[in-house]
Amino acid sequence: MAGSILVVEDEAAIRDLLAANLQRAGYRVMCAGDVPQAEALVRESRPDLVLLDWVLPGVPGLTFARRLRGDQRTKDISIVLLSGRAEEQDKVTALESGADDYVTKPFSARELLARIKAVMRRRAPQLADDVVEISGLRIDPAAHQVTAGDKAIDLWTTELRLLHFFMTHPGRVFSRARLLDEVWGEHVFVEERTVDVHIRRLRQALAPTGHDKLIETVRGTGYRFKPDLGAANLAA
Amino acid sequence: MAGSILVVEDEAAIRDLLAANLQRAGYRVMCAGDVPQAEALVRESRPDLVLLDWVLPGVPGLTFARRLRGDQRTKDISIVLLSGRAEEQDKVTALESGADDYVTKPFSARELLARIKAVMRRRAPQLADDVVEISGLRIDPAAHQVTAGDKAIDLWTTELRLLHFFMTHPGRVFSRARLLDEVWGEHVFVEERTVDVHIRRLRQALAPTGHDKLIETVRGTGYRFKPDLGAANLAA
DNA sequence: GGCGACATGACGCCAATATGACACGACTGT
DNA sequence: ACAGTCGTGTCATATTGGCGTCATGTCGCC
Repeated sequence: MAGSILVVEDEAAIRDLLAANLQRAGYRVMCAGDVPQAEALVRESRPDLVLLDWVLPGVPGLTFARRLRGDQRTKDISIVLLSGRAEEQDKVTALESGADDYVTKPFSARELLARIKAVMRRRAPQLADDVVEISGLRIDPAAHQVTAGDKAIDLWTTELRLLHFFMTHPGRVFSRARLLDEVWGEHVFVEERTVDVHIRRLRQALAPTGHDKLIETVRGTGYRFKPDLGAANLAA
Repeated sequence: MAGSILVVEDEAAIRDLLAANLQRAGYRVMCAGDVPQAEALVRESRPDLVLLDWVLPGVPGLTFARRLRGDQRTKDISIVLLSGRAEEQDKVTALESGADDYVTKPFSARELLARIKAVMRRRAPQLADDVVEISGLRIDPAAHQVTAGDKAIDLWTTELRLLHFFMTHPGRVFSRARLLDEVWGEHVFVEERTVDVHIRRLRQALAPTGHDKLIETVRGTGYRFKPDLGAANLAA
């Protein structure tokens, strides 16, 4: 979920330390001690980001970085360089050779994590932020905003995600279990009845404009969002 | 505050002249003599605009322009092409390859500055020096001044930039991370919680006139600046 | 009419946010 | 150079509000 990271570092002690920290932060971590090993892992499992030591036995980190950038199949992998040298020139060289960021030793675990997180966020494609509108109900995920007709509607994040899921899958019936997977996430443990409560809160928020009618209860199965049937007489 | 510009020009004399002019106009200026150098600087410090000579040693300016447009991370950078040729065909090619504007030598400093300002305003509203006013709150970036109603408000630079960013992107929710990228810069390392503190300081400064209400916190997501509700009505 | 499923209202926990205080570095003026 | 000030980032603590749960009320179906 959080992404996978390949750590390329020849000193086993540092490598393990980095791996432990990254794992604790929720990343899937792979390790390599030199460039050939790293290249094998890159081909094999396509990490999202490579954390690369400047100094490596044999092929230097920079060369590896350029090679990653040069290959069509790997050019989208983020690269963060680690270096013991603090000289500014190195930083420029690093960024020039295609690294996304550059961290100078010594660094705190927190700093490293923050930079990695930032790099990953920048690379991540925009997640379906498109505005959806059905029967006069408009949801703008980017702005975190819902409007019914001209009226703005306040929603908490859970209700907003629920509504968004419904509006992007109109007409279909979803079980509570399925909704929990889709809206809450796959690994969370929540009572199924909780869905009821959020459906109610969502309906309450939509009630002033009558849009609560769009959420239908399908007894014995779950809930459904009414597809657009012509938005004629909702204001009444 | 006015924005940063990367000048890519091989002739040192012209480069220095341009840099001097732009600096005097209040921009932060970086210089590069060729494309590799330029690419390094782009990655490192993400200029808002690239002023690009058509003719460069090695890789031509147009190729660089296309490359900038192709990369997800740099496609939002504005590009202004400089050319000695006056032919109309060139202009078309330039604009087709993704340039935002095209200036033919010889040009006056005033013309160049005007075009740059226009381009920046189009692509990145928060970088222009234009006065923004929302719900009685006025910010004048050029004068570094904020007024609420007719009352002047003192702000430190960080809070002012934060407010300016908000006011040029009203209605949208921004995560702390995104705000750090936009207001602080991409490669700075600051705690995310620091954003809270600056939000608080900003709110404190705006509180006397009640304008602190315009900054909404969206729990679990970030902050949002309330858009001007002038057009919205309650016809339901 | 009885049973099972859904709706509703109230409540408490705890993570996320707000706040206050402090530390540090960059300027400024002497 | 030096002390003092100002702006800024960080930490510790207080506070809040969203969300999950439960108990109870209501409805629909056989």
